[in-house]
Amino acid sequence: MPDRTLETFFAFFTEIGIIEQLSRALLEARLPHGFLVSHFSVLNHLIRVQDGQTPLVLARAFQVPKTTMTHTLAVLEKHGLVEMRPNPDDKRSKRVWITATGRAFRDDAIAELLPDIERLRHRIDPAHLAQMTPGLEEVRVALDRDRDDPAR
Amino acid sequence: MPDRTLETFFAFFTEIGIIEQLSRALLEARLPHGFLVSHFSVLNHLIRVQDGQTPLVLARAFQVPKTTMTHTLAVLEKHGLVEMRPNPDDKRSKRVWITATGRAFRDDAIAELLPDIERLRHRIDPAHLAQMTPGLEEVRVALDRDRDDPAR
DNA sequence: CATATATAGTACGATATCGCACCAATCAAC
DNA sequence: GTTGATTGGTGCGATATCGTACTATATATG
Repeated sequence: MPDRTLETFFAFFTEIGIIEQLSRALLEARLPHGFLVSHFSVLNHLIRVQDGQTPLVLARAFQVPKTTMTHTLAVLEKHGLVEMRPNPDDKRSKRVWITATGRAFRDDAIAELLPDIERLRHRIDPAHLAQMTPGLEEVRVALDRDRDDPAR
Repeated sequence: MPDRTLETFFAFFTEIGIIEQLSRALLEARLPHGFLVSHFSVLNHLIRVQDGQTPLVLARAFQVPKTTMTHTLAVLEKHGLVEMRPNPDDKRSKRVWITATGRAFRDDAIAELLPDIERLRHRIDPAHLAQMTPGLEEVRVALDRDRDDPAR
C-alpha cells in the first residue's frame, strides 16, 4: 500500500466523524425533549428508503445490533410514530410501518431546523455542499457494498 | 431561503451520517473487546490536537455533556491510557495527559485497520478522498465557528 | 417427514450517555 | 474584602446501546 493511503483514509474519516458530531448536536437540539437522533433517523429512513421493512433489515441498514433496533422501535411504537404488523410471509418477523403521526414528527423536526440552516447558509455555501454530495454518495455506496461482501 | 437549500443541507448531512455509521462500525470491530470509538476518539484527539487539556474543553470539542466526558476519561484512566493531573492554574479543574500506553493503544488500533484500508482502496480511490477532504475541513471549521458563536 | 441448522425477534444484564442537582473554586460587582 | 454569579467537576438516576442467551419459526438435509 502506498505510504499515504492510510493517512488519506484516516484524515477523511476524521473529518466525517467531527462533522457528524456537530450536525448531530444541531439536530438533537431541535427534537422534542426526550427524542434522540436515533429515533429521527429511523423515521427518516422509513420515508427516505421504504417502510414495511423488518426490524432486522433496519438494524443492518443502521449497523446496529438487532437488540438496539428492537428497543428503538419499541420507543417509536409507544409514541405512535410507527406501527408493527405481523409479516404474513414469515411468522417469525414483523414489518414496520410509519404512521401519519410519525411522518408529521419527521417533517416538524426538519421544519425546526430551518433557522439553523438559514444561519449556516451564510457560512457554508450550499453550492459547495451540493458539489460534494455525489462524491460522498459514492463513498457511502462503496462502504455499503464492502459491508455486504467484504471478500469481493 | 431558496427552495432547494434545505434539501441540499439535508442530503449532505444524511450522507455524512451514514458514512460515519459505517466507518464507526469498521473501527469498532478492530478495537480491543470492550473499547468503543468514544475511547479511541479521545485518545486520538489528545494526540492530533494537544494533550494537557481540561475535561471540559474535551467535552466541548466532542459536543458531549461534561458528565459523559468524566465517565469516558475515568475508563481511560482505569486502563492507564490517560493520566489526570491537577491544574495548577485552576484548582477546580484537571488536565488530561495521554500516557505511553495510551499512544500505543491508539497506534495499534490504527495498525489493525490496515487490512480494512487495503480492501477499501480497491473500492474507493484514495485520490478521490484526498480531493474531498479539504472541502469537508471547510465545513467542519464553519460548523465549529457557528457553535462557538451562533450569532455572528 | 424427521432432524439439524439458520434466522427473526426478545429478555436480561452490563456499560455508555445524558440531564439534573450539587460542591468547590473562581470571577464580577460593589 | 463580601456577596452573588459563573465555572469545572462529580454523584445519581433514567434512557440508550450492546453482547449473550433464549424461544419460535423457517430452511436444509437426509
